[in-house]
Amino acid sequence: MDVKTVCLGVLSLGDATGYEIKKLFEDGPFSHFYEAGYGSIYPALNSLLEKGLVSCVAQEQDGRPAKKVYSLTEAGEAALRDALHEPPQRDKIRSDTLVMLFFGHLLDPAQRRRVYEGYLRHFEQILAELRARDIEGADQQKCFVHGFGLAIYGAAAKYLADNAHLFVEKPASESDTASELPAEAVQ
Amino acid sequence: MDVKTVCLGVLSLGDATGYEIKKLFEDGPFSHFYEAGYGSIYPALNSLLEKGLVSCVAQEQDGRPAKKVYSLTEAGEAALRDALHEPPQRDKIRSDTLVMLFFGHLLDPAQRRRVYEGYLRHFEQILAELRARDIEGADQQKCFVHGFGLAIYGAAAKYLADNAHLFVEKPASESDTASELPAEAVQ
DNA sequence: GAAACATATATCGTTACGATATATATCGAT
DNA sequence: ATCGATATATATCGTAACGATATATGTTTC
Repeated sequence: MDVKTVCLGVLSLGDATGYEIKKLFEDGPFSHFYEAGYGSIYPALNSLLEKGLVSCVAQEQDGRPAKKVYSLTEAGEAALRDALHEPPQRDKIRSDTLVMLFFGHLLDPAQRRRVYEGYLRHFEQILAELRARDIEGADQQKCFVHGFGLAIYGAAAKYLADNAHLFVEKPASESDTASELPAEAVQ
Repeated sequence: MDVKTVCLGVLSLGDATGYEIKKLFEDGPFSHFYEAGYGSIYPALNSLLEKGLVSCVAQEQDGRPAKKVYSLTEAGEAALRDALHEPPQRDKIRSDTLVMLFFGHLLDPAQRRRVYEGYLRHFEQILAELRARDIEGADQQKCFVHGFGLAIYGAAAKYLADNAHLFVEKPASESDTASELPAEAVQ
């Protein structure tokens, strides 16, 4: 599923400009499992326009560049439906932070702790955003996906919080020989 | 953190060929949070070789093409250390499946169920692999990362299993009006 | 004996990313 | 009152990465 297809999906929820689509990827209901920048979105919209899968109406504005409001065409909706009936590709995950922590023996303790704390804050912030999100009127599927986000990011934040002792050095306690291992993950 | 840097990281654990690095990304301790294919790895290794961050020794073999065993140079280790001391980029996650389920109202129930079941199996398989993984002798950081994988994928599998009722239609029960919402995520 | 899987490298076309350019309006702070 | 930051809005360019494919042979499995 490429950026083009996801743009079709977004437009199936209502007309939008490239700028608005970007904001949806930042704040909207996709933000925790799909992202794309302008460098992907604008070329995608142009390509979809060429293929007749979306239409575009320019709205003049004073001062700012004209808004280009894109709408899904019938062909576009058909293409979206087709794409959604193909077997999904596997999730792609790329975590710089986990790579860094994995090679933590090459880091000095201060940097290790900084990375750890940033990661925890990151998840806590996402969780706060998800919890604040309004899902009134969303259908079952959208609630399901929202709940999935809560479950995953909640688990991540919990695991990190439970293992803080691995990164925050204690103030020189007496018996410190026992090698400390991560708290258990999931029952 | 680009593929080049992660290749340096892998080589810091021991010499390896491009093929072996690919296998590590598939099965190894990174597999659940970083992946790369040949199309990324071989160019990365060539680039690292040009920069003198890795060295390469070709081992002739009968039948197969010569093995090219790469090793980290001193400059490479320094470069790795430097890279690990830069602030990590945010995690990148791209889930086709969640996009599909989000637009579930455009799917017929059979496809929706197929996608759901495939996703659950996917997580259960990853979990099984993680649990089977040998972490004897791994340091604290590596155990931490392993535990993180268990926590996340465990939470995902649990959430999916808990919400099976949203995708597996019941055999025409009597009172079916109450709109079923996802089971709670995390306390 | 054929099909499938494993070993091993490599490239090519397409996608996507990240940074940057361009303009203006608005909002908050000193 | 102005200065910097944030928001609105589009667009492109160089680089990085992906996915598929090519090549060639050995080793299992049916």
